Amino acid sequence: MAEPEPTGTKLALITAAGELFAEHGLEGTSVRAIAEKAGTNVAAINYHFGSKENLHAEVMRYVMLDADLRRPSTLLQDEERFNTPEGIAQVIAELIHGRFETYFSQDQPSWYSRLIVRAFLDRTPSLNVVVQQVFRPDQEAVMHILRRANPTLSEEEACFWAFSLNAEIAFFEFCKTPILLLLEKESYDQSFLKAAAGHVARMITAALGLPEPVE
Amino acid sequence: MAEPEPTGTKLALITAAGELFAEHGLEGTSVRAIAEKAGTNVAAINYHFGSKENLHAEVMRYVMLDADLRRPSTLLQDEERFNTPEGIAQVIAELIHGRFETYFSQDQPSWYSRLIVRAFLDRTPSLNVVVQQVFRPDQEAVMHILRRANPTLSEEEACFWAFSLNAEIAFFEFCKTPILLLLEKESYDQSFLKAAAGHVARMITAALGLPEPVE
DNA sequence: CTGGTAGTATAACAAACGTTTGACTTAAAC
DNA sequence: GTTTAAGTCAAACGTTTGTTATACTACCAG
Repeated sequence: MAEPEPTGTKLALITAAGELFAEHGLEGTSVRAIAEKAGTNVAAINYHFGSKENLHAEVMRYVMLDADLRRPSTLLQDEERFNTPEGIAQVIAELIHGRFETYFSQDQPSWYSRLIVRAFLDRTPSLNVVVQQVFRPDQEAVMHILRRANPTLSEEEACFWAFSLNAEIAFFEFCKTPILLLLEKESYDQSFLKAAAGHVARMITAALGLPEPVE
Repeated sequence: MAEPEPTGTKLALITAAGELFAEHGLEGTSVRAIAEKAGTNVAAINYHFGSKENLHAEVMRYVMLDADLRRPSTLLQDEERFNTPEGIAQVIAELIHGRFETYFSQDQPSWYSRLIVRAFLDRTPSLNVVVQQVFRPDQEAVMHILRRANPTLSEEEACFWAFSLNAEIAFFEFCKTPILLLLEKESYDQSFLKAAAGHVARMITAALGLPEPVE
């Protein structure tokens, strides 16, 4: 507990394993492939982590901590913007554009989200920790913004609205492969992401009855 | 080609393998586990399908055909409903409620969608066929409805709107595990699904500037 | 009865798997 | 200089993997 940031061989193993786990899953990745990618020996995995499964848990922990650090949480601080519909629309638009940039930026390793989707599918036991410590605070923050946008929303309605907002961003991550196949693209380019974020921001604000946010 | 519906041992192997592939992935499932669940022996897999990978491809084909049969496509037929905003709102609401019922109904085996999400993640080669033959017609049908709702939409905008609509339903499927953990539920119950579909229908129609659909 | 085909079952195959052992290197401690 | 600890490495461990060779059963045709 309270361990320092992993370095050296440990870090090399975590990042190498992370990329392979994200691409091929836990069972689809062999310890020999991990060791080769990390530039070490197979025995190093069991020496540093005890087992392949422990390494996987450590990778999940590492990704969650790192992704959490990148998450901007300064949106709730300037309270005066929440007083006008235009201000709230702007806050929501910035939230959406920010998430698109966070999730699809080049500096966030692209295998992070792929690994998390696999955790959804495989029902990784450590997923509950992630939900309670990362998703729940996020959900409540978004719900708070949405209830400022429309104070008549019930608790349940606000929850569904927060789901809807997250759904619009998650879709482009989870369905990346079929979307690219459908659009006959190689990858998301910058102009496509900007257009997508703009559409989502306009749609959500329109649905909430807010004025259209300026770009 | 043009093979009959699989029966007997073949069908038993396909459904047994389907459930296991959906739950644990291709690499996470052993041929012995499949044979045991199907009530046969290991050799039957290679006898009937040639290899484990061929069986996996056959499972994908089977699921796609079966899921396609269940997909209702009669929404576009009653053209007169498209003439009023109320009519279009109603069509969209029925589309959304219909999808919730299709995806989360008891009679569609719950492992179907899980298998498809895995295909997204693993970039299964056969995915392109699915996209072109199932997703593209669906996308175009939804785009057609949306452009009737708002004729000023450009091609690109209509595409984004169709994404948004699908995103709202896909979210509840793809993020089922974290959603249930967040809400501290065991499974989606009927009243929750009805509430979710109602929210999505109201949100989409509101965003499109249509009148609120009646339940 | 005989021959042939389709399907099932057992047992074995080589290859790959996660893990462990024991020797070797390195470097700080005494 | 010796000791101690941490880390790396090649080789081997016992299992499990997907696949297959072989024998066996059932059924229809001649």
